[in-house]
Amino acid sequence: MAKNFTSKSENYSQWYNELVLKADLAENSAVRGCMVIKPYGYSIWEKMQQRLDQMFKETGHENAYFPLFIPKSFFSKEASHVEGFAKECAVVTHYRLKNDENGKGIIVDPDAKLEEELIIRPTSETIIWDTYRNWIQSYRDLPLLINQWANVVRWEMRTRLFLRTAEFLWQEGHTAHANEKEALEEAMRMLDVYTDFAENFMAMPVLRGVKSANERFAGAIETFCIEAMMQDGKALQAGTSHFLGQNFAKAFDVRFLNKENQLEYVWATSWGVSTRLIGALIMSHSDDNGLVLPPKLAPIQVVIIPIFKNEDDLKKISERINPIIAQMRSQEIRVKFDNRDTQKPGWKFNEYEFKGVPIRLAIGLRDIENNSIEVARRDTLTKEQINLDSIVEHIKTLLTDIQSNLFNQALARREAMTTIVNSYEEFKEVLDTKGGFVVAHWDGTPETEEKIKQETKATIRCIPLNNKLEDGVCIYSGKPSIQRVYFARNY
RNA sequence: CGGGGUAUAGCGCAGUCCGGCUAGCGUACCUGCUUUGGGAGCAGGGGGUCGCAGGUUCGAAUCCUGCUACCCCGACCA
Repeated sequence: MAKNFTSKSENYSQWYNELVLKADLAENSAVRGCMVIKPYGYSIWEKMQQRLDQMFKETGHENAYFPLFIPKSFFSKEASHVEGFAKECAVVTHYRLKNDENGKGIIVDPDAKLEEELIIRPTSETIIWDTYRNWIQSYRDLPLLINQWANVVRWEMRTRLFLRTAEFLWQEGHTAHANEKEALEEAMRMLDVYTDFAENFMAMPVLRGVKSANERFAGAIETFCIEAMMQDGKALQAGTSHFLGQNFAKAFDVRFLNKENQLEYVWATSWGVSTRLIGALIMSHSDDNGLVLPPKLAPIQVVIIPIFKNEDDLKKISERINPIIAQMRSQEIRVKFDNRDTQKPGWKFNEYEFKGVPIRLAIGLRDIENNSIEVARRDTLTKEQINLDSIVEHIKTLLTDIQSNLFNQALARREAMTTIVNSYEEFKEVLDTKGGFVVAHWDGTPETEEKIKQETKATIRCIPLNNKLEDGVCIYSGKPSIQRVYFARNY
């Protein structure tokens, strides 16, 4: 049985070579911590995009696009926002190159200095809110429900493939509302969308909760999140939905006339998920044989590998399997018939296992004689012979089974990695020996959280929504506490 | 930015301490034959500014100086 996958796995480098490449644009390239997403990896992202986009539309949102460059002055308008992002921004200062007079190649033309520097967006709140000022005048313009698919750049001090790259792809929703209640409802609605997506599409169980003040988004009143547990015991923030209050409306002077003919600032939310989800997917389900994809997300759900010695064999197999493929396609099963004669069957078996294809079928002349086909599951690595006449029905059931099995396995793993503790000693010991979520009483102060972070590297991942209230004492300060919160070390 | 490590073929590495013939291995790639139900075997072949720039030397992948990039650990973070 394959071992669980962690970033320390021996196959890690093979892995990401298959899905993605680190940017290697030139020798001495200063492109740091970026990624080239290869076709197969990108097809996984496309599947995510399609499903999310559909969910956004179903909840009344529209797509739009805003500029990559943000004037520096925009950033300084919301104080805590600039503080949160200032340290990780890429800045454009010039707009032209020229040949060096000393013949040393191309240099930046010092005469082409921009009057105002441009920031490559780390997130688009500022430029979007600057635009919204012109779009919103009346309560009739609200709510404004907009999403953008884009790339953003955050010049992190340290990058990590998929989980924290310098440039990443994401969607960011930015909405404006007439009152606090509607904005809060929107933030919660999108948290629900993310939860639904993570659990029912990616088969990845998540904790839904609210962030502590220390972990809150720069400029938000409240940050809601979905938090996932990876196989190696570290938590991963998989998506966030922010209630921004009137902070950005005030900073960018976005006001509307209400029904009573009074000027009011609008209420805002923003929410996003990124290519980090590809990392989350890998680290949730995969094993040392490679990726394991949940059927709903898999670009290829079923791969059929013919076993043949010559063209004649392949022809016979194709004739028998083609109607079955057509039948599967008509039922919207994504199936690939890999009839290449350039790779051997064993090679293909490994290839598709590596790529995480949920179901693999193998068929040769022997099977045709027996009117059967070999069915192999990626999640359990088991094989069985199935009658060819009932194969399509079998596959349909199996895809559903695999989807729920992956979720249940991940849920069981998370539960096994969740520990309730009552003392700081126990807290530290669990973190060091077992990892995972550590559920403990906390006095509710940022100071205590900060101390715990410094001493143990663990932070509060979230305070679950509708958390059970329970009197207790803070494991660190001994002060009274009203509830337990989820701590973990995280990516 | 601090601490540690690495840089040699597409990928993974040996060789560096102790300088010496044409720079090697695995894998991948190309050709041929045999193979094909879990990454085939044999034979032949192509592919290298040894990270960059200087220096020492009859001679440098190897020694010296400077630089750059990457990886791991911290600070930062979706």
